[in-house]
Amino acid sequence: MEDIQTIRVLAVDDHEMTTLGYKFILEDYSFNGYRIHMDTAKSFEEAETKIRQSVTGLPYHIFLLDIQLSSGREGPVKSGEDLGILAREICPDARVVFMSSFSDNYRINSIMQSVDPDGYMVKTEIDEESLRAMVETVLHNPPYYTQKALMAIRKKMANRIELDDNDKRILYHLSIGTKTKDMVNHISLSLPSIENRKRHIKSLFGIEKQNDQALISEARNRGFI
Amino acid sequence: MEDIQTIRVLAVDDHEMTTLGYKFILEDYSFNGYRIHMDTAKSFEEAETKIRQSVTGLPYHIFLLDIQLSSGREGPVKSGEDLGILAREICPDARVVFMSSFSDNYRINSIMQSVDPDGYMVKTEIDEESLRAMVETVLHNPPYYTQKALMAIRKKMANRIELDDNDKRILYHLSIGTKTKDMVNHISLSLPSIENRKRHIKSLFGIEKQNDQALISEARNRGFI
DNA sequence: AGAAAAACCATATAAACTTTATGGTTTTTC
DNA sequence: GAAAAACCATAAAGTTTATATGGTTTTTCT
Repeated sequence: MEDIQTIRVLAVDDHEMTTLGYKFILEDYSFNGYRIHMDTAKSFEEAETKIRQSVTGLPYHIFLLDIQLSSGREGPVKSGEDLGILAREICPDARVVFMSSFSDNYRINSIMQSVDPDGYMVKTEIDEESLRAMVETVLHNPPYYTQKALMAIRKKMANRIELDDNDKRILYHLSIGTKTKDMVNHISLSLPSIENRKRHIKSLFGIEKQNDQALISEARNRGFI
Repeated sequence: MEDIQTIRVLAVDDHEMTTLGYKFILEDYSFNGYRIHMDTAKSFEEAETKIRQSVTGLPYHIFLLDIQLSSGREGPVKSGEDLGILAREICPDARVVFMSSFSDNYRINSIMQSVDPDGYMVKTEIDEESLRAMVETVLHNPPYYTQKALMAIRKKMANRIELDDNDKRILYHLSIGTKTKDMVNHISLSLPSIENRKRHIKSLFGIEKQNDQALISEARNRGFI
């Protein structure tokens, strides 16, 4: 980010108060060598429009994206994650930062893979100081993760067990209460295979001969769900 | 870490100046509610002795470990990584922090899996302020990673390709210049298998029909080495 | 430039692992 | 305590991975 005078930020959150908070804090602060101009959007569609317009107009340097966006219209529900993917496509040079209420492993892992954001802030950890530190870091030396995000990331990194997509799907369905016998409708494996894999994962987790409750809690412990 | 008055730290580095630096900075600073007492060790053996003695005496709360330790005697070369594993075994409640010259992905990934340290500092990024911040964070809200460590971690997290241990070993040996035909001495696979795996990894990386140089650089890009 | 080494490729066979079908036992659930 | 679901075991089929072998291409060194 060369010697730009004004850093243009687009903050997207369906709670207007939130983006307003960001705006007041960041526009008022005098950063070293630049100042912030903040735009806001309240929905996926509004944000998409502004992002697309920015290509021919003034470009954004930073996107602050909430993950939960109320779906403005019918059709497939679009999340902040999709918005992040879109932003990466359209403005590959801009920084993408997630501002999320979630600090669960599954969400963070998924976003780290699909978007690889330059920052991830858990909302309960956001204050004036961390907001400013995030902007500085993200511009000059990304990434910036708040502590709770770091804890999820650490859990994932410390994990030496590798599960393939089918294993992860099984764990996910277990966690949302899908019955094993019904998983054949969601996963292209036979029932004995699924049973086998569950047994295998349990042994990887060191909880042989225990029930599914133990499997779920261990998977959660290890950051898979 | 309840209401302890003195936090006992053991710093291990074969450069005495380094541990002395830590000692002066941390013992002089007045933390909120505690002060630091620093012990130092210059070799694996000396550190091991002090760790084992601490069990029956005054326990350590934090270990600051260099990864490169000159091997004091013959026998298998022990690294700071081994020391970390040992510390975890003997003092499971203590914090383990690596102070490393390395910021390469392979080293960091390996340590994140084998020790899962509460902190990782790249030496070029250590100064008085970061040292103090590390102590505070590691005691109250681990983990603490410096920016370069974070960058390696981010790369790894963003990666969706999963390689098994043999694949990683092949990449590692490639990176240190081991000839493919000699890898059979380090990896329990036949030569054709190794060739096959290399081809397979290249296709995963999207660099089919290219040479080993391309493979190494792509593996480095993706955070495997 | 040319010989030697290493890398690379292709094929066939062997070995290891996964999936599946089937039929049974144990545990949960209501 | 009956029904449902989970769990287990075995054998056969299918798939993947490893290996042996022998060849071609590329790199390296002089």
